[in-house]
Amino acid sequence: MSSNSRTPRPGRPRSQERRLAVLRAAADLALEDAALPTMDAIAARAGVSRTTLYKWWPSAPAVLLEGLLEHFHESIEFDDTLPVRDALTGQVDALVHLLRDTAAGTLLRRLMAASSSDRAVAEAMLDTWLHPRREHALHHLRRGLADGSVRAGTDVELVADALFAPVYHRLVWAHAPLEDDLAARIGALVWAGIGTP
Amino acid sequence: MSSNSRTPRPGRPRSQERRLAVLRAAADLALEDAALPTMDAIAARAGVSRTTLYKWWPSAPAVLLEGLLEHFHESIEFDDTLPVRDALTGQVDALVHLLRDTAAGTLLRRLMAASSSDRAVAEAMLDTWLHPRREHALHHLRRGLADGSVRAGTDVELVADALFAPVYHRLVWAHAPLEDDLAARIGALVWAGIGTP
Amino acid sequence: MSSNSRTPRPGRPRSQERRLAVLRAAADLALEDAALPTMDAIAARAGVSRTTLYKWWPSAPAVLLEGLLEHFHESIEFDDTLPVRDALTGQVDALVHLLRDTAAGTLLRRLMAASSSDRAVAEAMLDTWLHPRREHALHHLRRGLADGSVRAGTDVELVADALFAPVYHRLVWAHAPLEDDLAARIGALVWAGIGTP
Amino acid sequence: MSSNSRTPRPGRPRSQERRLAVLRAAADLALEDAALPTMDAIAARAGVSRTTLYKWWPSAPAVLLEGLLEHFHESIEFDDTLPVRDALTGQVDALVHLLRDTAAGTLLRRLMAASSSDRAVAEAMLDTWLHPRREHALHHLRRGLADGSVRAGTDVELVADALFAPVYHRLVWAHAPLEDDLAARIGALVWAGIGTP
DNA sequence: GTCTAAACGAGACGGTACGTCGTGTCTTCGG
DNA sequence: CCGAAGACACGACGTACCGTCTCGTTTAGAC
Repeated sequence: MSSNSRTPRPGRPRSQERRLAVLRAAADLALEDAALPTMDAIAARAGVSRTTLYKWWPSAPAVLLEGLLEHFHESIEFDDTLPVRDALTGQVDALVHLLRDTAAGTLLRRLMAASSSDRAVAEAMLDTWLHPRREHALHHLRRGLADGSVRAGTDVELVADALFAPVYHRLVWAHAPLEDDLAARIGALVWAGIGTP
Repeated sequence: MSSNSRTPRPGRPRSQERRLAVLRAAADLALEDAALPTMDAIAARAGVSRTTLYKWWPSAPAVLLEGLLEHFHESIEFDDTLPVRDALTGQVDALVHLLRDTAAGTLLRRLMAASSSDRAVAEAMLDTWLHPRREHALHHLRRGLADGSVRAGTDVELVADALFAPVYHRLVWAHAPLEDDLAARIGALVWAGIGTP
Repeated sequence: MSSNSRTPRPGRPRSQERRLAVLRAAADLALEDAALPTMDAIAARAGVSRTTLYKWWPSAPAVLLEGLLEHFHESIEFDDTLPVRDALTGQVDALVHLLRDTAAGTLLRRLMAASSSDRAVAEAMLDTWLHPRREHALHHLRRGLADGSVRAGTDVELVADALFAPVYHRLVWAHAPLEDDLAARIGALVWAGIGTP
Repeated sequence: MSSNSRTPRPGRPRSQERRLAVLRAAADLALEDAALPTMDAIAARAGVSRTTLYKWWPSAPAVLLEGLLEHFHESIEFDDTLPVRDALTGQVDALVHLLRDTAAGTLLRRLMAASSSDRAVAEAMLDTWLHPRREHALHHLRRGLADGSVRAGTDVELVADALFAPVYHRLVWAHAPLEDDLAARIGALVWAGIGTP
């Protein structure tokens, strides 16, 4: 373990300023315009050559995804002291506010669009965004099964979707707003179905 | 009988053959390739000039959306003789199979992507796709409130989302398949929350 | 000869108002913009349908040419009482002022351009514009040969060109202005070469 | 000798092969068809993308003009040993044959047409075509004034036009052919007006 | 201090699709 | 038969991004 973990390679090292400038430019552009930013636009905004962009990222959505993660890396903490229902509701509530009150909602919607025609982006989004959150919910649901607060035989996979899907649904279709109490109402509905009396 | 419904307007009438050829071409292309067709491609496939396309539709997604409706116009019937739960579950089940077993799923996903950067498409999709289905569900939920099969005070707006959202969620993220019994499981979960004993 | 010379044909007769509106519209447009008017624009300006335009004229330059003749039909009078030199110089002078002081110059230049790719226009321009004026000059030159004011053996064809060509040359190339005394100077130069002492 | 004339600029250098292929394609197309080539056609013939064309030239006539100069760059030599009249007549004669016997005549006529609606082309043609030839003629005329072979007080500007204008006149109107002896006859006519006895 | 290899900038280039304009033709109805 | 209204195919336009390529320049660390 004594070895320097950062293997120094010969040649000029990658510039961190430029990397961050690119990520910030991509995010900014995605918010300003009503469309995915283009590689050209990102390069121009970041003051970086297109060559450099293509060197490090395969596509504009890929840049944007990394930008999203860079800025919204809310760490997911497993707090097992909370009652299961509160832990789950809190998680949904955090998502509602993140999507509604920050830029994450817009960025995420654009990325979901891009993922429909770019398999690499789709998988990256599953790995870095959806799966971690889903695993978190599944963890608490299984905890509930263990401690008896969740009815035995509950279909946890489906419940995980039932908790989050309405939020993404409203983000994508925009047929109804993301209300303040949305998480609480979802929690009440689902808990009525799976909670023990 | 003076009620000649066809008001003859001056000028050469629009060719219905061409219109249908365009809609069919758009749908066909969308299925073959795994991407939204371009205006160029639609025109070439339909044997129609690009000018004509732009005369009648503002964008490629707009053509595709109309083509989709033309080919998948499964009429929504309000069958009030069924028990509320069965009516709702049946509706969800129809959606699951439509999205999974026909091309509608792929097309819909692409159109949802396009709607994220094209307000007109977004509104057209709400009007022609989501709202009719949602209204259908709301109708049955209100019927359940009336006949006592749905618990008084139930948040029907939220329940409508809770029924459909998991299906679209899996369509968009593809983190889990649209199983055969998905509708039944969603129905069971939701009904446990809102059904009267 | 007693018969009515205007043969009345069956059907609705051609509207003279529309014809003149078209010619006027073509000429006006040619002056306003710095380009040949299009069929579309002429039709719109004249309040006439494109169908009607194509019925009576084969192309936009053809309309414009007729419009030009309609508005600038300065009648060419053969005044044989004037000395030959004065008659010729006067003719050139009239051309200089017509091209410089009226819209005819601009229109003519545009039509000459069109004639380079439209044989019909080219021939119409020769017949209605250049040949009449050239014949006029040749008439006076032959008169000069007869009355002895023009040197015997003079190449009248060439002289006719030498008189007019410099004027058109400056119109087309615009490398030098059409001065007030241009006709007089051309006359002096040519007369020094062909006049009898 | 530090005079390294080739200043290496950053970025990929412009491909000379492509540039020449474009110029050659433009000229070839103009000769084959009896019309100005389009950007599309030039690009296709030259095996070059339209983007590249638009990068270097603003319009099709601009390409053609450059192509014309590339292929017909008959160098103008100032031979002051010849008598002034012979020098001028020889210049006109060269023009007559160039316009009549090579493709230059057709091309030039088309370009003159284009120049009537494209200021940039008009100026380029003046700079690269007319002015050099006119200056050449003026040079000899002034030499004639100096050596006494041209009458004192001669209007050299007008004479320069009088020499060339008839040639362009016949090229443009095509009312009479460019005969073999045309230059000689123009020379005789003009010289009768300006020569010293 | 040089050497070296990667990062980086600048810009040319071939593509694909875009949305528009003008042309000329055709189709249908009304005066 | 004249004329209006409008659909339609075609060809060209000029632009926007794309992804790739060829250059030359910069820069940190290794020797």
